[in-house]
Amino acid sequence: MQNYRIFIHIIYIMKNKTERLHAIKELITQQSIGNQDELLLLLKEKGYHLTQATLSRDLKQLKITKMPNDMGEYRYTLPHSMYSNNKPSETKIIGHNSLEFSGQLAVIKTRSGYAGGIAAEIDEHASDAILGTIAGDDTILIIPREGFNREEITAILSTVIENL
Amino acid sequence: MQNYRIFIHIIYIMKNKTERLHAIKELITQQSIGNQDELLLLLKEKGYHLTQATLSRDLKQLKITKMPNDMGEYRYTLPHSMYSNNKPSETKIIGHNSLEFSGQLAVIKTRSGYAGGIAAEIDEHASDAILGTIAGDDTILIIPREGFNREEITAILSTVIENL
DNA sequence: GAATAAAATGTATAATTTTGCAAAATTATA
DNA sequence: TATAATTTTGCAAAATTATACATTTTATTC
Repeated sequence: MQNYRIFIHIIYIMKNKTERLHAIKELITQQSIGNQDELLLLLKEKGYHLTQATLSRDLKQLKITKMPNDMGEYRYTLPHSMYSNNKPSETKIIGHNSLEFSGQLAVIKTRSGYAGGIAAEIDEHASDAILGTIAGDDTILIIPREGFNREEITAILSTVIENL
Repeated sequence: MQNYRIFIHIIYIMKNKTERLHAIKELITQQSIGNQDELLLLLKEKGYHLTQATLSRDLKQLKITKMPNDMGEYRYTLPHSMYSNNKPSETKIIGHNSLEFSGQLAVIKTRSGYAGGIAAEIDEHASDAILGTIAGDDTILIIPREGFNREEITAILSTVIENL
């Protein structure tokens, strides 16, 4: 009887829809999934219990679609795959400066007057990943090159800034 | 008998697959299409005779997918429609300056100190295609207007810069 | 806490899309 | 040309996905 109650509880925790949507996104990006039954199975393994109908509605809400890849197979993919690898942005502190992303762009906030100097350093030491920077007084706009994701950009900028 | 030969000729002209793929793309962008039968009908009106099976294969080749729009309806759309016309970005050299794209934005690197001047020229002579510019010391951020693709922006900027 | 409204889900089924296979059309080659 | 190789297509059926409707769950209001 006790076990039964615990079981119910676990189901309850897992059943949260938002969480499930997250799990779906994650599976879509990590695995190569060709149809909803396949995805359904993976979700079952992760403890989500739902039917194909619900999954169809979830995918609709997430705007996830079945797209042909270059090998002529249909695969589910997130919309605008260009930035799909990117986690939602969090502010990262590097020394006296903060770094945060928005869409394809990154912004660094510095102490007043420092933006120009730091931007120059970035231009000089990170030009393979950074297409260009524009500095105000305490703000630097960073335009990354295409093909670099947030993680990579963060790593490069951290190194540059820490070596000042 | 003569009529018969003409008829054959017309069919031949229309049946070209490449042309049909073009027509499909065009219809997809211009109209709001929710399923293949609908699209099939429009194609028939334009003189293309094919079955739904062939259409399915055409859409696969074009990587056109059925996507939910914001009103919760499924509509066929071109892949990443915003940038779909755009080739991957390469650096282009124009005089002493370089031009490269990242996502919706373009960046021009100039000789040190020239960014402001060149940006002013761009603002003055390319305002139909360029929404705005922001210049640092040697970097100009270009924000193109919507509806212009990279090729067009490149052409316009080249002209402006070469005429300095 | 009961009543009511709103949201989420399952079931069953309809709607839609994809595909194996064979035939037709097109292109390349001897 | 004729023939072989390749590509495209239609047909029919299988596979997949979306949805109407009923039910359950969750949130809200009194």
